[in-house]
Amino acid sequence: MHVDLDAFFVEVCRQRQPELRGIDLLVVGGKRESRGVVQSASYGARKFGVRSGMPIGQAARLCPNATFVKGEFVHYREASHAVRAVIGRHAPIALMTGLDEGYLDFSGTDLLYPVSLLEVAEQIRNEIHTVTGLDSSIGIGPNRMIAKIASDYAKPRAICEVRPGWERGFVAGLALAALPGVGPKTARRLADHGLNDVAQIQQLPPAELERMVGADEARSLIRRSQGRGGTVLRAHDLAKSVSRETTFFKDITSAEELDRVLLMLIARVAGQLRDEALAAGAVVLKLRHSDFVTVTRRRALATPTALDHELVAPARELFAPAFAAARARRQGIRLLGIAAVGLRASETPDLFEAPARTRTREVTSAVDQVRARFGFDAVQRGRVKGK
DNA sequence: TCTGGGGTCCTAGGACCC
DNA sequence: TCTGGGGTCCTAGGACCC
Repeated sequence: MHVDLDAFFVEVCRQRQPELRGIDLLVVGGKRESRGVVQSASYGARKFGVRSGMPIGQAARLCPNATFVKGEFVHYREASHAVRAVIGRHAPIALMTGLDEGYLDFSGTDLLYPVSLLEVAEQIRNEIHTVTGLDSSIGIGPNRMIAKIASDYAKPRAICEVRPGWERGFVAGLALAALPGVGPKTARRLADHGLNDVAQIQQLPPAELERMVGADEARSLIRRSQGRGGTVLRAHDLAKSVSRETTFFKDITSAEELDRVLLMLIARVAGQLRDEALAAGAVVLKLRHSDFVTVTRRRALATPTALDHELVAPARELFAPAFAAARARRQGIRLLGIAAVGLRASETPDLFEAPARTRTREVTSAVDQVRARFGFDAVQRGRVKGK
């Protein structure tokens, strides 16, 4: 079963700001003049063609009378946790796979629900509404992909059940772009071969498809076009990466200013690593030039770490030549980002650690404790704060 | 029209090792 | 003098998802 909240970001904002409740044309993602994209639009605004992922400016032109709000991550997280608590009560395995969606695995519950899961789904929808005030749609199917597509099909505020044996027929009516994993680029490439609908793949000889898109792509496309998908639901283990990035209100050309932001981003990333008891095996620097050309530079670390200053040195070594290259192209910097990758569980400290490093770790842990009580901004490096 | 932020997975080439 | 096969790790970019 796949549960998907309807216009999640919009509705959470309405809950938190009652003055938005009477407003039919609502766009969440940022203020009208911001350099961002639409996170979510009310059904009213969608009638004007506003879609998530669309630049805010474009949305403002399509729907000039809309109200634009930014929204608060913590509010989304709270609502999401409430939904998780509800679904967790209804199936042996249940997990959220995003702020606004989750799966429930009912494998092995045939005796409990011999005919259909429709009634449970109804109950879950009601409970979510009672607890959070939010509407949701639910898809039921023999595998994750089908359940996911079914919840999409059900939207808004409905339930769609696809019983075993119906998979192939159910997906036969869909456009290829409706299959998870087929994004805009792939859809265009397939369209270049005259392929637009799932039904076409179902009828095409595999050898011919393979000739068009290659063996790997053909195999996965055929599998999905038959309505087959994963049936296992497993909580994911350790994170693979932790990152922070920011797009500037105006492009930046000053190395000093960028260095300050770099330190601030590293502080955030390192703080989260320590929070989750992780250590980074490598650092990735990301720069986006004014003309949207985006480069990443990566450096492996000799020793995994979650300490700010051990990430700063390699990050700066990556930054210097990358920034020089941007200068050579006469480009300002639009976005700066830092990621910690190659993550592993942080190990217990080395017995023979250099005393200076021990002190740094102790200071860092004191800073973490202050931040836990008074917020992240309660303590900062002079370099970040200073002018 | 002027393009967010947080992630995951895949591909592909090169260095290096046996 | 010209050349294998398998493996791992590193790096860069791209597609995709919410």
